Amino acid sequence: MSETDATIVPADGAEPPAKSVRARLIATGEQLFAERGWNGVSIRTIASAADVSLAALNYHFGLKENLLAEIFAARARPIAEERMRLLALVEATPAPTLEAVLDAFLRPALTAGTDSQFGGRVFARLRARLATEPEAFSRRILSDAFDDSSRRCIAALQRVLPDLPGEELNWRFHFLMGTMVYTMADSGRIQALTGGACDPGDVESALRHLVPFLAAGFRAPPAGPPPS
Amino acid sequence: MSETDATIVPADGAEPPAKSVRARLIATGEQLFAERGWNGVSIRTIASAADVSLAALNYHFGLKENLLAEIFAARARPIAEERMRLLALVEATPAPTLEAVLDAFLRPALTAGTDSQFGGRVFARLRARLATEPEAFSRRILSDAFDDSSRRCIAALQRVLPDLPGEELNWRFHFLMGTMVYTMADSGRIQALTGGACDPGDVESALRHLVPFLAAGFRAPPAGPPPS
DNA sequence: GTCTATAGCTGGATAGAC
DNA sequence: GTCTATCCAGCTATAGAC
Repeated sequence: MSETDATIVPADGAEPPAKSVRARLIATGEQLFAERGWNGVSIRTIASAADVSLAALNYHFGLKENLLAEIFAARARPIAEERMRLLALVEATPAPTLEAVLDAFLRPALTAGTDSQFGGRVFARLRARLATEPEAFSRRILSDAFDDSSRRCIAALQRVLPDLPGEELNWRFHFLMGTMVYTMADSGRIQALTGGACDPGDVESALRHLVPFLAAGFRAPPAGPPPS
Repeated sequence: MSETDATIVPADGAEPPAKSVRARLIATGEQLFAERGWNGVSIRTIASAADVSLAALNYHFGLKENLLAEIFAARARPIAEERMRLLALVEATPAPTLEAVLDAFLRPALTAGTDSQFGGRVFARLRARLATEPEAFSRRILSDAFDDSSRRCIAALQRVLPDLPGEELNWRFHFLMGTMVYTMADSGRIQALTGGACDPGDVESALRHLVPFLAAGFRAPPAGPPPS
């Protein structure tokens, strides 16, 4: 799998890196799946955009599902690891703040891809799309990639908010994921409504507004009981 | 178009209502588009599930796009109208509260379909899926349906939060849409993470937790300036 | 309005040469 | 590992009889 790595530095000389076939297919597939969704793009299209024959794609990945799974895992693993690392850092602090926990959870997800050679936010869009697809396949991919770091974050939140009932905390974590996913989806709705004044694609700006908003929500008094 | 109406009361007798072909196609299409997405379901599948010939479907709707557009508009119009009605009611009040405005915006969207003969939340899922698709067609459908009522809500929010800067308000409205859309998507993530303790499909429960959470977020002090 | 039949493509996946 | 060639199922949309 090591030749999948797209970040290999050429040994010497000015020759272009000549990305491997696998790396080209992964980069192109990520782009196209993000733009058009699982069913919106064919492996033929991906192969031809990556300048690879259809048969070669099938040789490397077999089923279409495998291609998506490998694309997803390649990006998701570093995100989940960075999350774990940041959460551990925050919790090693003498007095961890709610804001720091939220930032540690959100930042790796929102900035993923930004510093890569690809367009940035491409993976974020792909992830947002999968998050709203109810099919078992999409759910398993997301679950495998992010359940551990999500549980870790819920535990950290409970620690900085010891008085918040667990059920309330779960709902609020659900709302947190909603703001994160919708920001990653970059659906264009808010730009359209505000004439472009507010751009969820601007990650630093999004985090600067998102963290205080969520922190206030998490600190709100718990909801009352059902009217019954 | 009047025979599209699925709520016609039979004139007399115990005969089953015998829904029109159009009504059957709209109901079935809504269900299948919501479950599988725009590209995940063919008009053949819809026609056969509705017990209608493929040619009949094409006679009534022509392009596949028209079918989705009619399905969407049929549900979206009442939602947008109810929103407008509730917002007007709230604003006619001597001292409108932030909570009341949020409830007026969210309730029609989240409860749509709940009282219908279909599974409820079917339309909500469809809407959530379209909201994360970047294609122009999906965006136009959503924009046509909901831009007016969204703008109306932003104005109402500005009125109950006169000191909040406009840019901050726009970001927070974006976050509000995120929590709404993700709740409508009912992705199963939070159920999986909490062992089913928290269910976004339970609309009353969702609203009871969502409104205080968002209200606290909207009332937070505005975010600081960029670090620059 | 509804049907059967079909045109004309595109889809995922494979065979077999090199 | 990569290619050309191919299978065949499925797709949207239309034609034309009734």
